[in-house]
Amino acid sequence: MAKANIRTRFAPSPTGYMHVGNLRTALYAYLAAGDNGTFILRIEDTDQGRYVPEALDIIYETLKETGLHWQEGPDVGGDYGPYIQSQRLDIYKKYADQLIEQGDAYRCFCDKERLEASRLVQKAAGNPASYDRHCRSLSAEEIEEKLKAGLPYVVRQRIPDTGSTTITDEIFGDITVENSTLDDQVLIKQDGMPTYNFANVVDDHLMDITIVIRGTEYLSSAPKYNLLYEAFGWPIPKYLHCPPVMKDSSSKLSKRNGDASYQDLIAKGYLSDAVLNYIALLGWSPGGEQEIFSLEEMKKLFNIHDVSKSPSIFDPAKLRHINGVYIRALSPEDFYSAALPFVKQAVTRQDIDLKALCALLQTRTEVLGEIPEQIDFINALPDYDLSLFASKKMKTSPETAPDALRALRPVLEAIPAEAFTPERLHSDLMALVARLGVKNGTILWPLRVAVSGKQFTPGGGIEIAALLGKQDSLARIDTALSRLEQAGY
RNA sequence: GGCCCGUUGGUCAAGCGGUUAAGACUCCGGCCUUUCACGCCGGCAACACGGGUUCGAGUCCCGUACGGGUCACCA
Repeated sequence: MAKANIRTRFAPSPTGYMHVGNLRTALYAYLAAGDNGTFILRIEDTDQGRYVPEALDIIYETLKETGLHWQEGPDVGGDYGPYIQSQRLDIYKKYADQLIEQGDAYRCFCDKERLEASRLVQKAAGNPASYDRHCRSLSAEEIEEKLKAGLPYVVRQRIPDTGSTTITDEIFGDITVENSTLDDQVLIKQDGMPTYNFANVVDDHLMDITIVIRGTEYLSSAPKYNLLYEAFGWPIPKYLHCPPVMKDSSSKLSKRNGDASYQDLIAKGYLSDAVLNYIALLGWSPGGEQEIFSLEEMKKLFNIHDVSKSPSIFDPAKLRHINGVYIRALSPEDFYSAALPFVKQAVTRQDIDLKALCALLQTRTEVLGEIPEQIDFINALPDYDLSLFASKKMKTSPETAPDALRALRPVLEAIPAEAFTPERLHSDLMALVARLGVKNGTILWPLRVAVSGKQFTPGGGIEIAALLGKQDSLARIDTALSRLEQAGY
């Protein structure tokens, strides 16, 4: 197969939770590897300051929950390890030394103050604030001297003074930049850690990555990476730079926004598969009219050239809809177990048939977190407004409601508690409706309001009465009756 | 500001020189119906602008506008 020796990687840095932009990048890398390729997890923990230990677990958990299984990684091993950058320091050192020896990199002893001062000068002159290459021309003696004096230093890449560099991106095509616009970027930091800019090149090469998939924030650095690959004489991998997921037209999905995090979405009652499906579509389309895809289907259909070039805005409404589609597609049993924790937040009574309740809820739920507010009337009858008895369409009003309730009460009363089922209620109440020669709604609307005290409910009066049971239903009807009477109706 | 990139309805998007410019979400009607929801039917709504190239341009080229990315010893 064409995808046989594809190797892709997801290379997060453990600095916080996974927002959906990150997850989408992981998903694309996973999909790009296909069935026969290899998807690798590599941890980029070279920034000591921003390292958050718990973030590692979040990465593992999220990828596991979403089914983005990796074949090589810190925990599962592989032939290209270690897969944690902080464990590869000697490797980076070796290659940095090689670059210095070749003259493609050099030691820079400039301190923060010098750097800042020089940046100000550059800026004042209207130039980009790049390194002024002060240490590029240090003589061997000067270097030796500073080294001997124990001065701290960083290693910088020596960018060619002239010429231009062209990178090829799978979706953006060829991009050429003048070398003169490139910065002599730091490769090895003062603390001995490599920068991302260096480590990603070394690791991607050593790990035989064939397609580098990452965000467009790296697009403008890519020429410098190419120069590095060339300096080493390494083949340049394919690049796929994904445009960002936006919160609105001008700002990226921010980490401050709770909705942006995968875990938050799950906590709110979004289904993992639905989230994955939705974010896949944010910047990728296989072209047809289908938009509900399983991971397996996506894997078969995914083509890196179908990834879009422009940023896309995260639309919570569309996510809701897709989540609703997934919820409705669940088997009743699966919906029951998914919904149960949310149902129990609102229903603590022990006498409610939760299976029946869930059956009512399934087509009425787009996000599981919205279940409690739908069924808050079950535990206790709300203090509702009597105007709820008015419905123009149902031809009922607070005036007509008492008669309806008085008529239906004996019908319910006559049903044995153990036979208080929706079927029995339906047939007996319909018989009443027929006897009275009124519209269904004339009887059923008042019933629904009386037993629920809500304007909208999952299920009608019959279903809710059956759910609450005979005793509670009659009690709620009596409550309605006495309240209506007291109000003078 | 320099460099790079992008621009089809409010949103996600199909389109790859000739189409009545798909589809989905949202919104609005209608049907179904014991409320709501589901389901079904229908509707509103787009090629940023200006020049070229071409018999013909959403599709190709140039410019403008707008938007994004980047310019760290962060990734």
